Amino acid sequence: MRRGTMNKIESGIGINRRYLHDEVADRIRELIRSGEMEPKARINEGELTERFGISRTPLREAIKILATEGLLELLPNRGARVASISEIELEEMMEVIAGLEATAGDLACRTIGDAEIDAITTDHAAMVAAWKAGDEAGYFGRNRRIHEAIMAASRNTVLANLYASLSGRIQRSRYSAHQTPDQWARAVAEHERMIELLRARDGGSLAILMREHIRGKKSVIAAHYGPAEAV
Amino acid sequence: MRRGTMNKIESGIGINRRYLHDEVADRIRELIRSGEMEPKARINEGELTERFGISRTPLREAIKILATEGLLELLPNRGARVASISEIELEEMMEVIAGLEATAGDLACRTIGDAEIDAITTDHAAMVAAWKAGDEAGYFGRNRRIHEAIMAASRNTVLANLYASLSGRIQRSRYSAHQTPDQWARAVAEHERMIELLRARDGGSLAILMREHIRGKKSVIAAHYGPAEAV
DNA sequence: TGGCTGAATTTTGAATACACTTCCCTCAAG
DNA sequence: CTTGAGGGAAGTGTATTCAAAATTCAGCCA
Repeated sequence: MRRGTMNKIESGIGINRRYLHDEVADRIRELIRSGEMEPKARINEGELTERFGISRTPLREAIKILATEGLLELLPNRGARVASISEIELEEMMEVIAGLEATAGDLACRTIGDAEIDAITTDHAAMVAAWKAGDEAGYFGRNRRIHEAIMAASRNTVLANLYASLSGRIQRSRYSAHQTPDQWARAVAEHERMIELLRARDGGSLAILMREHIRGKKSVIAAHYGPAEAV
Repeated sequence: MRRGTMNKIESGIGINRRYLHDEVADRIRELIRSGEMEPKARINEGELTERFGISRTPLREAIKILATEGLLELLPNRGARVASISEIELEEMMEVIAGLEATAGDLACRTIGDAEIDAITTDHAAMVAAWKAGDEAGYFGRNRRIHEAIMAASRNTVLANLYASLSGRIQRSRYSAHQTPDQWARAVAEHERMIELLRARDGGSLAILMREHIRGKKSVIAAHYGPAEAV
């Protein structure tokens, strides 16, 4: 198939047609996120070009993008593979994420509106309800919404983009961890304190709390791991 | 010239030969850093391939990498150009950098050795001397060394890489700003307090101080800008 | 049987070719 | 004089081709 001869309508994307390499990068991201491509899995260019119906050029450009993002790693003369995250790297990433969330909390206090805080409060209640109902997916989803709401309230797109990128890389680890009742109680209490500090617009204290809050999650995830296991 | 037929020795890189696209990305980074390619300058692929003696394939891969890093921006069907940083984006980036440095300070207190703190103290003295001697380049260089030493002491490569990437993007702004004597006195005092907190291994307080310290620089840079100017 | 060697095959890295899109210049109509 | 249609020229996006490296595997030898 000669892909280059297709026009916008035939390509099935319509007027909002983006770069082919961007679409390919998205599809590979989704393959990784969904687990269809596991860590350390080698990228076979021939296989993927056939699967996506494209040539190697945009695929290879997508691979470079994903490697820059840290989702793939390049092996000279042997292509690329899905990046695996060592326990050490996971801990490092969690510390950075903790720092980004602390920054978000600090900044959010400058401009967040009462309506946004109310929305977070509602989400928090729903999160607690989901936990009590044993709805783990609902619990994680609400929890993520709360953190993303604070990130959005920081009104800092650079920060939000970095956060999204790092979060995406550890997503499979972060949301596969289970908490003990003690850990859960602490997390809930911290969320409630976060809401208080938001209402008080106390950015400095919120930054400290958020860093500690994420560190609490870090130890949950680390405990969930074997000593030398990689994701 | 058929580049593909050259061997490692002819290419002039020797045994540590990396990807061509990596070398190209480095060279373009250097062109941007040095100011030879100014913000908003369009990338002409033909011109650069001729200049570097390569084909368009690795150049375009390098462009994708640099765009992912934020150094270039892609214009559909019109190639790429050197990214310009709006004043808003610069402030956002400074806040993120402040957060990263705060995180570095916090983490550094866990593992930094006395010898490292001594080295920072020496650099600080040299920085003050450079300032008094009117040696602006020496001043900025020593200042940067101090911050990089704290970053290194964090023992967190993810953090250090993110910091390096963001710093690289704003370098031209950051080190072109001039400080008033008042601002300088404050910066020096903060550096001295930073060293004290390092010696006391007080990560929490150091994190707060570093965030404020970078914010102080932010206002210096912002003041150095015109209202709607872009870098 | 088991491991080594080297030629065929596969796969990757880079160059080239082709197909659009955009840009730019000219020139004529208003 | 302005303006806008149109026709290259230039430039970008994608596909294909070529070359080198890695991998595979049959055949050989101990």
